[in-house]
Amino acid sequence: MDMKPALRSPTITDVAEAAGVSPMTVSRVLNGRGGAGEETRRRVLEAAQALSYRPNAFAKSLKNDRSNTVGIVVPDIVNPFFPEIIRGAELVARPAGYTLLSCNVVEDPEREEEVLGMLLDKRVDGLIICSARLDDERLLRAIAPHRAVVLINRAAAKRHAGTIEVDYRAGVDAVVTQLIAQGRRRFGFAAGPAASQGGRKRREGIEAALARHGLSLVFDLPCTPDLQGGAEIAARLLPEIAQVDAMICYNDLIALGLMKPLEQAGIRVPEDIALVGCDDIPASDLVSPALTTLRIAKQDLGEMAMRMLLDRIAGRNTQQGIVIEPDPIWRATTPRLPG
Amino acid sequence: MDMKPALRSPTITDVAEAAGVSPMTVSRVLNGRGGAGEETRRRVLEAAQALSYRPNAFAKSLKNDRSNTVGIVVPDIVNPFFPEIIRGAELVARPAGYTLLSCNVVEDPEREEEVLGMLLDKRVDGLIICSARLDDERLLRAIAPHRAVVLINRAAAKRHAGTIEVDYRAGVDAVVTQLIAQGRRRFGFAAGPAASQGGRKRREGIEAALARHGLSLVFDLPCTPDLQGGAEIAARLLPEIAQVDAMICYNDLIALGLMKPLEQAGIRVPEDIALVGCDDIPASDLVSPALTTLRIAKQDLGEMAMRMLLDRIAGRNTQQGIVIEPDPIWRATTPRLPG
DNA sequence: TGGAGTTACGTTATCGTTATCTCAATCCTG
DNA sequence: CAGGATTGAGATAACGATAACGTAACTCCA
Repeated sequence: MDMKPALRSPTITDVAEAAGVSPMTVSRVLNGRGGAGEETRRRVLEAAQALSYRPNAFAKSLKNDRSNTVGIVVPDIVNPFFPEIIRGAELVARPAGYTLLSCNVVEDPEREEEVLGMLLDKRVDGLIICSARLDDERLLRAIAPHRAVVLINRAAAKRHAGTIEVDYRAGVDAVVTQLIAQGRRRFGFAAGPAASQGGRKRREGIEAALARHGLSLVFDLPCTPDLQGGAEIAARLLPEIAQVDAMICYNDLIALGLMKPLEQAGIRVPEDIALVGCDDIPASDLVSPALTTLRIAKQDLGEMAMRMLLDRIAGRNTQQGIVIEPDPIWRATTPRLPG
Repeated sequence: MDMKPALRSPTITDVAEAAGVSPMTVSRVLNGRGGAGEETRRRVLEAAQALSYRPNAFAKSLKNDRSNTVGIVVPDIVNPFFPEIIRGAELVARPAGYTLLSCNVVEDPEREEEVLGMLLDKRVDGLIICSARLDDERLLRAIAPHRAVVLINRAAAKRHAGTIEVDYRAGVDAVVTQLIAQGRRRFGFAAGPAASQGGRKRREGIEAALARHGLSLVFDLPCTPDLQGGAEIAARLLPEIAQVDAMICYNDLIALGLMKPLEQAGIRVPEDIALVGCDDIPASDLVSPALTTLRIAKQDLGEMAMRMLLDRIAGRNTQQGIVIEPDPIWRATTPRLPG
């Protein structure tokens, strides 16, 4: 026999009437501002409970110009790298009273710009952008009107945003150096999206290591940062496969996407080609041979970014930029030296 | 020499003053309501452009009691099953003018309840709940105040919500039947979260198929629906492994988590144990042996759910419930019959 | 006992938008 | 060219919550 819920949800005025006080008093009680008598307080709380009153977030936001919402923009939510970052960010945001609005850009700069505008409309109190794909000028313009911004893996505009960067350069350098020591000489690079700053960092790392040994890249091909990108690289690489004995991939997905086509073409990993990914997504440890990669503490990264963002929202721009080091994880696609 | 952006973002009144008209006229022009002269229209648009005016979503929502935001609640965003659903939902929501607020519950009913309340505060116009973990009563109470709800894989409360279900029962039945035909007799079930309705459906499918052959389950163990859950099942299973020659897993992650421990214990897949997962996440086709699984059109699922939700928001409750069939994908963990 | 200080509320105005009403100017149409 | 229809635009009043201010009643001590 329960009634249909009223079409209109109860407002503070409804509660006030039910409790026989003014809306202002209800507001005071519910926000613990004090200045309300014990008896009144009780009546208000009872009324609010009875009506299952929930303050209207819009009205509140309109009044104080704060949404208690923060955004996070990622290139592709289906890429396993990003959900972990989102989870980390959410883990910090929620206890701090913020709702996280996560937005998917599907690797499209236009979409990124659009999303940044949408977040502005929603008046988020701040936002995190992962691996921005916009060029510097458009990115700057898009973040300028925002109250607080943290960029992950994009060290542009330090004046207007905090930054957290993974030191891919050093990580990749170390891995390539080790591979050279293991006898690899002819390196290819599956470079990922051309617009990625992280991609350029990885390239610098490779080239630095190679240069120290008088070597240079044999292949350097852009591709989408997913399994299919790896498959496409494989297709283009196969005719001239003998030119390469080690592939460094922008991320694990690309590396994993490479493995099956190589195998089907009779090219052995790691005997013919050593393979290195980046990110250490869970799948990389499940395939055979297991994939050597650079591990990034993804959830930590998300947590750090959110903490930095909340600091900036609160006006405490304590740290402008953080650099975190990736960990090389040596697995079967890059065998140890014999002996 | 550009000025610092004003602390306060421009309002419709600012635009009105710049254009020398009333705010109402600006509103009309910007919303294409007509009733504005050509010359006026031009001036307003110019002024809005010049100030890079963006209407305040709060004020708008407060006025028309619509947020143009919909929520989607998932148990765990790190589980690769869900990002694809989210992407599908977003692909439909955005062109329709809706922002998608995706919320992560981390497999915790309390959190789920909390999130549903938060979405109520934010006055979402509707929401999709994936694999709700709340019991019927609490779920019903939590969704009652919402304007429109679609449940994925949870056929409770058809009166208050649209539902989309995967017919796991039939899918699992078909797979188990085939495995029996291939000679497997002793089945174990890694059942996933006890609160999952989908888990019960899978169990029904297994038991139906087994019953037709006078068989019954040897193992039926709950576990978390992730790699670690699989590893734990493996640990508990190992002492008595000989009792089982086929494992059906709640999802691919569990199955994949099982594989390495089994291998390390010298148990061969598929020779000693056939292995079946569910969902067909990308990793399942990358491991060796590749995992047999039930494929679910995850992105389609998300798209369908969002279309259904938008229908319900618009008051068109055309279809109450949809059932979609999973596709068995036969791979190496369940070898074909010899001959 | 009277004025200052305190407590417990209520009133008013405001955030930015827009539905509704109003009004003036312009347009036909017979 | 009178009178009704149409068009362009402004004024007003909400939406729900709350900051700022106002006020009545009470406390307290000289």
